[in-house]
Amino acid sequence: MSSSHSEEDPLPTRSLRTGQAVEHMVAVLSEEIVSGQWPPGSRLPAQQIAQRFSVSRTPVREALSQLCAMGLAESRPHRGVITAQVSQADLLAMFEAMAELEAACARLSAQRMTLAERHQLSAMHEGSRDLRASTRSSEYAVFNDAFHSLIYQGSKSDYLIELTLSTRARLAPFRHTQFRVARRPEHSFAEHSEIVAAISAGDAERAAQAVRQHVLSVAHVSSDYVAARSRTGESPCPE
Amino acid sequence: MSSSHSEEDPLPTRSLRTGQAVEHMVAVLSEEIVSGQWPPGSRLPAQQIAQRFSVSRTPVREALSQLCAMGLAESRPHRGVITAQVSQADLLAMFEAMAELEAACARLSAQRMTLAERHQLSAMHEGSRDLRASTRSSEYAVFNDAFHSLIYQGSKSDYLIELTLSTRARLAPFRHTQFRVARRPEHSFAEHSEIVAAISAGDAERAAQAVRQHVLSVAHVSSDYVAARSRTGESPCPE
DNA sequence: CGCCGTTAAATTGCATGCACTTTTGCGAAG
DNA sequence: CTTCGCAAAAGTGCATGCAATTTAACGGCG
Repeated sequence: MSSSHSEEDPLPTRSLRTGQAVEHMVAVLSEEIVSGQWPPGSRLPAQQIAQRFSVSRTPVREALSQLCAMGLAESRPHRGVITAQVSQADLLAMFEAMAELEAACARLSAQRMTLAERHQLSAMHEGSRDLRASTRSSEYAVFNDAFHSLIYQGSKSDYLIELTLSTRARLAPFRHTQFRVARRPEHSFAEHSEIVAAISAGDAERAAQAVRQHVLSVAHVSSDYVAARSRTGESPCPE
Repeated sequence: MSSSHSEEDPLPTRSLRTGQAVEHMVAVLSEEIVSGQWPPGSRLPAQQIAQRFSVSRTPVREALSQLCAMGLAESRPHRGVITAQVSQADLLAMFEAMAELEAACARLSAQRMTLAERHQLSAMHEGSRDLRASTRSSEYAVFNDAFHSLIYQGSKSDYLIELTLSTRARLAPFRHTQFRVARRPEHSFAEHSEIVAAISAGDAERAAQAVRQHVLSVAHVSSDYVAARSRTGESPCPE
């Protein structure tokens, strides 16, 4: 669901391929909201959206509802749905929460990971040495996701994992640029080393602290990037 | 739907007070699921539910969707919606996550609360001395919610607060019995004292640790209670 | 007796049409 | 000029009807 969300439909999609209309609208609209094409606080007229996607109001209603659940929009009582602006402060707050969630996972992982899991984590980290200087930042991003996921799983706490994954998903639009920042993979690798060491040693508090710092450093990189992007007022291809 | 379906609707309560059908169904169904009247894993037939509440499938669909979002049901691809069983292990995992969330709030609160907020927290705690031995457990429950909420707010991290509140809401059905356990308020008060002391002192790690322990002790009380209740197999009146 | 294709049933997603509620624009009364 | 009230407009919730997809049941074939 990442990069190429190619829509080969020049006109309003006649996607009668039942079962994807809502999903499609959510994908398109969320991308547009995140990228700033809908000014924050602007209305999302259900009628027009229905026409644009050539669907009826029922699926639009569902899509808008999901956007609200995702925090990208909000619905006033009887005044329609408007786009919710994600200020830099909001973004930082979300990363902050993410840092705490991942720290909690790391804390529990340090206590609960099996020996095999610790070895796997360590091996995966070592295996990423090569990618540090890779020109293809997406490669490191893929590894990075897997690495963090391993820590989530190690916590053995399903609900915590669920919360962490959903928060990560919610932050995804703002994160996918972080590795384009110069030398970010190197820094990331160094921080991962400390995390692996702490978890391997079973030092819960140290692991938590290391992860917290790591995520917060990502936060600063990303939020600065987003802030800069919004300052330049980019609005590339409307569709 | 077969032919023998009365299309007259004078009998069902004229609850056409638009705007509460979904909410009502969610409330009733969630209560029934939590109380075990729907055996875990049993199907929730949309059709029958629609008839039972005298509504069409559209709002039922919405209600079931919300139940899934609440974790009380799950939807298999094309095999209908079934009630999700919340095992004692699941419950413990949720409390565990709650403990980490609240600990994170406490950590941040210890660092960020204003002096006024610390005093308010302390005052509220002191004010609860009397309620310790109150025979009306609901009174202590109300105070307890307010006390914990104050700590959430002190974190100044909106998204973290949001996560914490929604998790608390999700646990509510299992928590509302905790203060019926003998001498629970006394223990709670003692634990609160440590929390207040740590936050007042600005000792983040100590505050986090104190809250973590406090929530986990609630977890054990509640999950034991639920486990005991499910063993006795209560399933009073089907309707 | 087991395997496979066919058909019936259930589920889902969506379109469309109302009925009701709340906002809001606008003109009249104070 | 402000305030009140009224009526049009917008928003919302729900009913009902299809069409498409999938699962599950059933009977023939190997």
